Amino acid sequence: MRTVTIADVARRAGVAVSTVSYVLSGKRAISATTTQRVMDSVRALGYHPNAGARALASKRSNVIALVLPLRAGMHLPVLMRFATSVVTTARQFDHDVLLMTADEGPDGLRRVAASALVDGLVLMDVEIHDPRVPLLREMGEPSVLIGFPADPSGLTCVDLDFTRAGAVCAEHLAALGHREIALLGAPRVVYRRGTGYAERTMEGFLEGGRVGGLTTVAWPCEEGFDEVSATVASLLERHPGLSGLVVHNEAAVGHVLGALRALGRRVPEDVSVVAICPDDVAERASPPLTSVPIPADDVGRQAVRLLMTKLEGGTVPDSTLLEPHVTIRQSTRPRAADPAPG
Amino acid sequence: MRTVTIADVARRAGVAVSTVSYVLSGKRAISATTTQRVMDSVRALGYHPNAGARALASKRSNVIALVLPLRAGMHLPVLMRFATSVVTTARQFDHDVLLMTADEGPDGLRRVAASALVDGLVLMDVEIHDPRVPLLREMGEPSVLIGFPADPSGLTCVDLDFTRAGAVCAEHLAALGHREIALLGAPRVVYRRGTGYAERTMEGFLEGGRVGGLTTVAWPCEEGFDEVSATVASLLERHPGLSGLVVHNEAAVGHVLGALRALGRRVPEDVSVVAICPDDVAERASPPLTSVPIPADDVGRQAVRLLMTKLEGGTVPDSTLLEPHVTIRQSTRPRAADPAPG
DNA sequence: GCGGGGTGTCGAAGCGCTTCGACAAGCTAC
DNA sequence: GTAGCTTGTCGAAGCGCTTCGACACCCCGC
Repeated sequence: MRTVTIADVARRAGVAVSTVSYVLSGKRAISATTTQRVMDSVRALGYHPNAGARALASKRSNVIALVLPLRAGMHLPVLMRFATSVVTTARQFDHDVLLMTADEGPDGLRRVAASALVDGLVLMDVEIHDPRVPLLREMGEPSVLIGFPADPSGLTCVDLDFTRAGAVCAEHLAALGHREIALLGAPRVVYRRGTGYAERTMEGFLEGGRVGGLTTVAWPCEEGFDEVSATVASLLERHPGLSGLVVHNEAAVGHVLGALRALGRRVPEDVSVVAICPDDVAERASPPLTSVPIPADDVGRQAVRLLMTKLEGGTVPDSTLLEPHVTIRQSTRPRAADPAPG
Repeated sequence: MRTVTIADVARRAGVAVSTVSYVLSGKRAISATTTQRVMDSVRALGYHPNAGARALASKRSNVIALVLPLRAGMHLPVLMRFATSVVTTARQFDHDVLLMTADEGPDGLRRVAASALVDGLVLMDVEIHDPRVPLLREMGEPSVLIGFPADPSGLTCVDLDFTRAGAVCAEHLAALGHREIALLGAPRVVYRRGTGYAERTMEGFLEGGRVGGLTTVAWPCEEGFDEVSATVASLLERHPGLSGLVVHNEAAVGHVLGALRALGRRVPEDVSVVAICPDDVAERASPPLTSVPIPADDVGRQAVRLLMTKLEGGTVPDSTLLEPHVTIRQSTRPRAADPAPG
């Protein structure tokens, strides 16, 4: 069973090869009757253009690369959601997605670009000082970054507006009447690495609290159960009036709840908890957590759309920030009235 | 900056284009000095073969497809681990990975195969009655399945040996002196769907318990906190002597622990718990769980190796089962002595 | 009735690579 | 010395597609 080529389609339809090509691409006007005959032929033969030949002749592979970092501490489910949303959106633009991991290093990017395997790149989880960024500028390959490097100028970056996310959490707690709130963030190493989103969340949280006239404090938070317990315990000890907690650390969320329970603080009766985390984590916690989810689908979709615009020669904004939203579940409630004095 | 072609490399090295090709592919003997000159030229020019041209001429794209299901209830982190292990292994064989999701349906498989976009397929999370399976047989495209359909004959399938996994859990508990144990499995719908691994785990568990002379019981388990609580409560009520629990349901694991706690049963003092789940889930639970992890890396690696063997014309076994292993953490311990009578 | 401006279609020239057959040169064995 | 191998290299023919320029043909206006 030889594979069907465009010549077979043309022969069967009684037209030239180029005519078939034009029918399929729409790049020249073709009469309705010819179009009809060609399309019938295509369907009858089950024709699919050979990707290699097409790429060779047109200089477009109709494939984009999705570059995953896979550094330690990445949250896999979110990554996966990004990935599927990127694939789905790319297919809507008639593109496929090549999956790359960072362990091939920058050479991998060079390779796929130089070999014309892909038309453009979507890079996930970009850091403040990301080694891929200078390479990207140098290669001049169309690309979109998910996350923000230190200097995004001349690049195209998409992400959740983490500054707003931090602020929105503080605002939610403020609106419920809480006066003293804390942020439990990522492990110290994440801040040291300069991951951007962690810092931005913290800034937004502190600023949001300040604007609302609240007392705020922000601590990093390691991920083991014992560390989390110790952190939570000393936090409550130093801030006895604390009644609102924002947790921006998926791995620690469960332990935080466990620690609070162990310390005799009920959620949400004694302490309201807001998490910045994927929905599945928030939903599986007990009680289910009020949270600001990371809109992985939107981010992925946006990233691909921007890339497609660039591939078609359009211009796009350097930076696209998505607005965060609070999903209210069962871990937050208005602050309990102060116990009557005396 | 025009892209570098094989002709440029040949000119600079003072040889014919075909010679460069043979140096790069190793398909004909080339003298050491010529090889040297060519490789110098390749490096000096930063040459990367054009993927499309290569695919067109050689009829091999050096790309494999990774087909994700994305059905509801899939555990994303494990999927992601499979995916990265597939990518890493594929690169070792000089192949790239095209990421496909099932929402394009079977046509997607047809498309990538017919367009020669990929040389072969790795399909994840195959079900007992998977619609992709007949299509696969029909297309005759080289492929490897992760998971087992009802009739794996003529296909190549890889997976964890779930029957053994269930048995191994029972054996571990038996070795610790437990006499009455239960399996909390997947939600009812998963069994109804005929997912294979769920049934096989259950069978292995029951058989393993039987061989060890234990009293065993296996229940499905829904995933919400309230359902889990109710299930655990009625399980303990009906089986007061129960001291060992196997949980094969990642989403429910946390809730099971919460429910036991709420019922005043300590883990592991009163009840030993073994989970069949990814390591990250087991590690994040409190206490960290003794578990049988799903060796996603191994499975992914095996799948790609098998596919590569097939692509090179080799023959491979229809079925490859990976041996499960118990990772001991803090949720299991020898059964407490029966309280002294009277 | 004829020039001019669409329309619709065709043929052919590549795109950059692999691979086949040919062949020159250097061996070996007698 | 020569027949018969190897070994190393080359030229050319595609692979299946896109795209450019050419060219009929038809309809319009004058």
